[in-house]
Formats: sequence, structure tokens, C-alpha cells
Amino acid sequence: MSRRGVGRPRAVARPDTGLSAREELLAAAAELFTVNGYSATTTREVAQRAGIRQATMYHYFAGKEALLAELLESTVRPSLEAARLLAPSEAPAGARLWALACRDAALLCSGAHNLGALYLLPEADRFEEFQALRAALKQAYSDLLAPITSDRLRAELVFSVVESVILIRRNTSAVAVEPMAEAIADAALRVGGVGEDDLADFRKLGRALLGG
Amino acid sequence: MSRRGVGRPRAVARPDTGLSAREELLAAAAELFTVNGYSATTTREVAQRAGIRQATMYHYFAGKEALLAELLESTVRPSLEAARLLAPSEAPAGARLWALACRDAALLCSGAHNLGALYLLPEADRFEEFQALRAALKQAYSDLLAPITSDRLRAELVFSVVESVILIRRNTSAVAVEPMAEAIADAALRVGGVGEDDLADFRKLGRALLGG
DNA sequence: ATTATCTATAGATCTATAGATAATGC
DNA sequence: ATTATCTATAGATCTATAGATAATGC
Repeated sequence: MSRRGVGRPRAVARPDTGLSAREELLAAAAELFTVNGYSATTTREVAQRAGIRQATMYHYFAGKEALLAELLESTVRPSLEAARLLAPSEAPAGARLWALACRDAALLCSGAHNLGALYLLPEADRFEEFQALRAALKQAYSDLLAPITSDRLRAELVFSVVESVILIRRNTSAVAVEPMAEAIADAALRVGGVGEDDLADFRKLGRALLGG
Repeated sequence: MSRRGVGRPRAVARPDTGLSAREELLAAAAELFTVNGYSATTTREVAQRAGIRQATMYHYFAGKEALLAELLESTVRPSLEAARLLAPSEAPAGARLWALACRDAALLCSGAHNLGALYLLPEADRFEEFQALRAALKQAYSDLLAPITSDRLRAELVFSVVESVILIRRNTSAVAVEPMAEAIADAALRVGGVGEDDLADFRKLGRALLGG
């Protein structure tokens, strides 16, 4: 919608990033929220990084909360979409679980900022639409794990091993996405109780599911 | 030091908790920081929960940061102490690793509040003394893992599986500490690449190390 | 005299709104 | 005319300090 050039010029001119003002705001918020946290980040800092004045932010977002809501939801949606694509497959549950964990981990460790870190913010609990999406993703993991184990605790462990990629990415500098994602998927199935022989099968089938 | 009864009475009288004012402040901060985050928590809220006025907090702590610093350090120190106790043992590294992971996980999932959640706060990065203690703990894990695998990524995974108990505790209501801690230690060794037969041995020896 | 606590407040924010302005579009 | 942006600011905080006060201790 918002056409570049229309409207009053910005107070601080900068080279065109190719992003819309709205996207620049989201990118700025992504960096600041993941690194410094939500409450510790001011709307002024977000706007400044996006190259506009603080009040202009309100032309694009209803408030600071709307920024975080959109970032949270846009981060979990692709993982949930991956879960939906894998659900109707006739491959073994273990293979689909491996594929889901691998795709999910890859999404969490790619992208310019560690957006998964937003899940860890205490403030994220308040965002109900995000929580609902995340609960649906967790349910998808549970469904795929049901044929493998009925142990509630193991199911929690599997889910949290995938999320632990967020902690790893925070601790370590740049990592290669694919090897990391596959290592996470392997680890998830191992803590889920899958033996090495089955794991090798599931990994092979899982890769095929992702490739197709 | 501070004797009960000396000094001006509190504006809001409450039954004696048995805790000193300083301890009450730490307990209040622990709850609020873990649930709502550091920046989102005000000194007024902390003081109110501790039963005193906001300004009185400064009689016990230099500022809000000093509260978080003390909570962070007091949470990681017992784990580091466990690592030091296990270091000189002549038991196999795998058994000591299991014991350390189990003890560490047990510390993280016991206590009234989910204090480990403080590690996840973006604000924790600034607290250098805490970061140094945590780096030492991580080194202890690496040392015990060295005879098992030289894979850097696996070492990260082991450490973060233990920390993932923080995420699990956040997602689930009350859990039995011992079974959870042992399940975490098992999971840590599995992602570290320990096979089921060795794991059974290490678990048995590890339990003995913790018992003695 | 000592001390734990209080009240009051300065100074520095921070979010969101009101209303003006300077472009392009028609 | 429309719109993207600006400036200015109201109102609501929030942290930390200054200095008073009301207990016990000696």
C-alpha cells in the first residue's frame, strides 16, 4: 500500500533498503527484542533503527504490543505449516517426526535474528493468538510421538530439545543450518527413545519427505 | 545483622515470615523476575511483595540490578560446586557427567520459583560475574564430555538439554524432581552419543556418586 | 545512638495522541 | 485529496536520593 515518495520526507534520509517502512519496523523490532528483550526496548529505539521518528510507528502498528504479536506469530506459523504438510503422509510416524523436528529447527536457526528467542521472553505468555499456534504445533509433535512412546515426560523432552536450538544459537556464533537442524532432529528422536537402527531409517525417510 | 523490632515500624503490618527483610526482597524479586521478567518488574512491585515501601529496598540493595545479580549467582553456584566435587573422582567420565547433569537438573527444577528462567532473560547477559560462573560450569561439562566425543555440536546439545529443564518446568505444572532430573541426565548422555548399555552403567555409578 | 523504616520528590524517562507539514496523485 | 511523515507534548510512570521518623539499645 504505502508508496515510497508519497508523504512528507523523512527527517533523517538514508539509502533505500528495499523494505517498506512497515517491514523496516518489524526488522528493527526483531533485532532489539531478541537481543535486549521486549520491555527493555523502547519504541523510540525501534523507530530510530527503522529510520523514522517514534510517533510515525503508530501509523503502521497500533502499539508496541502489535509489533511483538506479529513477530511471534510469523515465527511459529511456518513450523505449523510444516506440521500440516506432514500430517497426511503415509510415511512412518518416526520419519515424519524427524522431518518436522528438522524443518522446525532449521526455521529456528535460520533468519537474520534469533527470532525463536522471542518465545523465551516472559512477555510472550500474554499473546494468546501466538500461544494457540504454539499449542497446535506441540500437539502435532505429540501426535507423531504417540506411536513411539506414551511417556508424557519424553514428549516434553522431545519438544524442548527442538526448542533448545534457540539456546544453542544464542551461545554460539554462526552455525551451518542444515547440519545443525539434522543434529537436533537426531537428538529429538534419541531422547524420544528411538534406537540407532530405527533412527537411521527415519532419518533417510525424513530427508525424502523434506526433499519432496 | 538487621534485628527485627529495631527501627521504625513498617507502614503495612504483616505476620512474620521468619525471613529477614533482605531475604523477603530476594524472594519477591525471584517470583516477579521469573514470571514477568526483569525490565517489566518495578522496584515498587518487589518492595510491595516484600511488605515494605519502595525506597526501603535501597537500604538492602544498591539497586534493582543488585537483586538480579545476587539471584543469578546464587542459582548457578550450587551447580558449579557439584561440578567441583565430582572433578577429582576416579569414576568414569560418563558416570560423572551423568551425576553432574542429574544434580544440575535437580537444582534447576527444585525451589519455589523457576530460578533457572533468569538465565533466559536477555538482561542476564550484562551480569559478568554470573556469566563467568556459568562459563566455568559449561567448561566442567566439556571436560567430562571430552573422553566421550570431540564433537563441538554434541557438547552444546548436552549442555542445552540440561538447561531445557527450565523450558519444561515453565510449560508443565509441578513435576517430581528426582524422576525428572534422572530423565534429563539420561537424555543428556543420549544426545552426547552414549549407547544404552554404557548409559545403564553410567547411571548406576552416577547414582552412587550422588548418594555418597 | 543506632537503625529500619517511612514520606516526599527530583529527574529522567516512555507510550500514545493531537495536530501540522510536505510530498505525490488526480 | 491523500498520505507518510513530522514536531510537540500530556500523562503516566520508574529509579534513586534526601531527609524525617519511630522503634530498640545502652
